[in-house]
Amino acid sequence: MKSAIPETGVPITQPAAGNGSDRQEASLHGEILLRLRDYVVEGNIAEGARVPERQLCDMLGISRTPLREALKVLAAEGLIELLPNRGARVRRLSQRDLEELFDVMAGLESLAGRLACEAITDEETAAIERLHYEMYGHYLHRDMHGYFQTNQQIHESIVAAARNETLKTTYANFAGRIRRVRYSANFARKRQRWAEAMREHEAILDALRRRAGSELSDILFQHLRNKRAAAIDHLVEAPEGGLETTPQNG
Amino acid sequence: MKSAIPETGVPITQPAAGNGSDRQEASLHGEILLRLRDYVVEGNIAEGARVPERQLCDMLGISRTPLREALKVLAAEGLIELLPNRGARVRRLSQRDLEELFDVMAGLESLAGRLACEAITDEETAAIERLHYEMYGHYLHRDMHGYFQTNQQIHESIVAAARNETLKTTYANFAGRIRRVRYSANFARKRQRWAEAMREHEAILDALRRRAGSELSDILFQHLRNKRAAAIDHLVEAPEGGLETTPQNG
DNA sequence: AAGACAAAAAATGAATGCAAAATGGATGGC
DNA sequence: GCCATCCATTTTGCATTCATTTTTTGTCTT
Repeated sequence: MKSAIPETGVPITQPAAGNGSDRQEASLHGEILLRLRDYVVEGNIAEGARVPERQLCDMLGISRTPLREALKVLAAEGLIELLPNRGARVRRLSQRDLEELFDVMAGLESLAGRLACEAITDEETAAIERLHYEMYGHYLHRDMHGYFQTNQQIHESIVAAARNETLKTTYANFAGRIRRVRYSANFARKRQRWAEAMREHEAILDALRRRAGSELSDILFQHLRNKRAAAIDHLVEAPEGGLETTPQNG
Repeated sequence: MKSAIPETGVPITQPAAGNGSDRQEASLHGEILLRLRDYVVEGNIAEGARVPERQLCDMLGISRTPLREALKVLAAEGLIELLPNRGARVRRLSQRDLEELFDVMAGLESLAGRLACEAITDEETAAIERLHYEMYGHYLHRDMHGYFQTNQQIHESIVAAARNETLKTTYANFAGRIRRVRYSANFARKRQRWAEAMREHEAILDALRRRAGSELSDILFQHLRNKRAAAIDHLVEAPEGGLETTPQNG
């Protein structure tokens, strides 16, 4: 039987000691949850692919009980789906699903911007400005990867400035769902959209400086909407990247 | 030992056959999840109260395995929290937590309004108008309960009109978290806010009629913000309703 | 050879068992 | 009399086991 999970890549069997992140979870179940989530988000399992529990157990060196608990949580988060008596599959996202996800993300960022205007400090604004100019540098150098990364930092900074942990957590959840697709499909931004996106970011920064919450809310929503259009166009143009692949076994 | 779960109220032990809702779940775990969620949302367990697994198992007539799976999911949803080796507790919400929740709800409704303006049909608008006038009737008759219920229907109709299942699900999740507090604390709206809320609803309807998405987004956010202020003021004024109660055992 | 049926194998869902940790109470020291 | 410590009990976390359901495989019939 061909495995849906390649033996290559990071072996997620180790105790994961000393990863520098802020994640620490005493329980085995919690550890498994974090690792499995990353594993799925990073696109290591094909969409719709069946993932036998036993195989994951062997891989992780644990019994089925904590694994199943983790799977239930991942299903609640929307990353995988559990078919009764038929196991767990990585959730397959239709184009419509993606549109919905992007719209919700747009709403969350829109909210973040509005709230940020109420609470942001001058230091935070300055930090975002720095990121903005750094991103502009990447844009000028046509450094897509750097641009992408800095762009993400800006959006995360805005969410952080909203001072709302609930929002932050929710945002991270949806970001993860989209990221998986982004990993699976190689999800490059269209070049022609760059200039437009940069202009939008100028407007974002401007509204943020003026603490114009309602306005920033609008701009961010529209910005994400445009992102959505570009991303989904790309997927429709180049679906062989992973979005429409058939499951490996099932 | 005094139980955190009163034996009064609906016995959730029965197979739950023939409840008229749209919920049908083949697996025991899924059934348990739905019932426990309702049970917690309806405020049947005191905040911070320890809930021994064994007791819940006896109550539900199942073994610990599916129960624990359900608990993990509820924890992921934010309704309860699981302390390592120390069991499940109903999540205690600070005032700050509530503010955050209300703000996220505000953001989601704000988004719903914006999306609804893109997609809503004349029939849906007409239905919301009818609800609006019905609610106005309740307002005139000082029928708080009817008002509250119709008000909720209006907001749910707007979310439905957004045509975004992901949003709808997320909205329902947060609504549940807040509803639990509303059940626990007796969470009446201040009378003086009624007139103001009615005026806001007029504006909501007006913007919806004109399909003015951005404007509706603003109005809805502000409407929910005002709701938040009224609700939390009330809790602060009358905290004995349940928000600040000490756990029954723990 | 293709399809249908049946038995075997495997996978899932749930219950039980067992070790580790936590809770509660009794005992002893100060 | 009060607090710390130790032990019994309870509770949790995980592994294992049992019962169904699904999937596969093999055979038989047409």
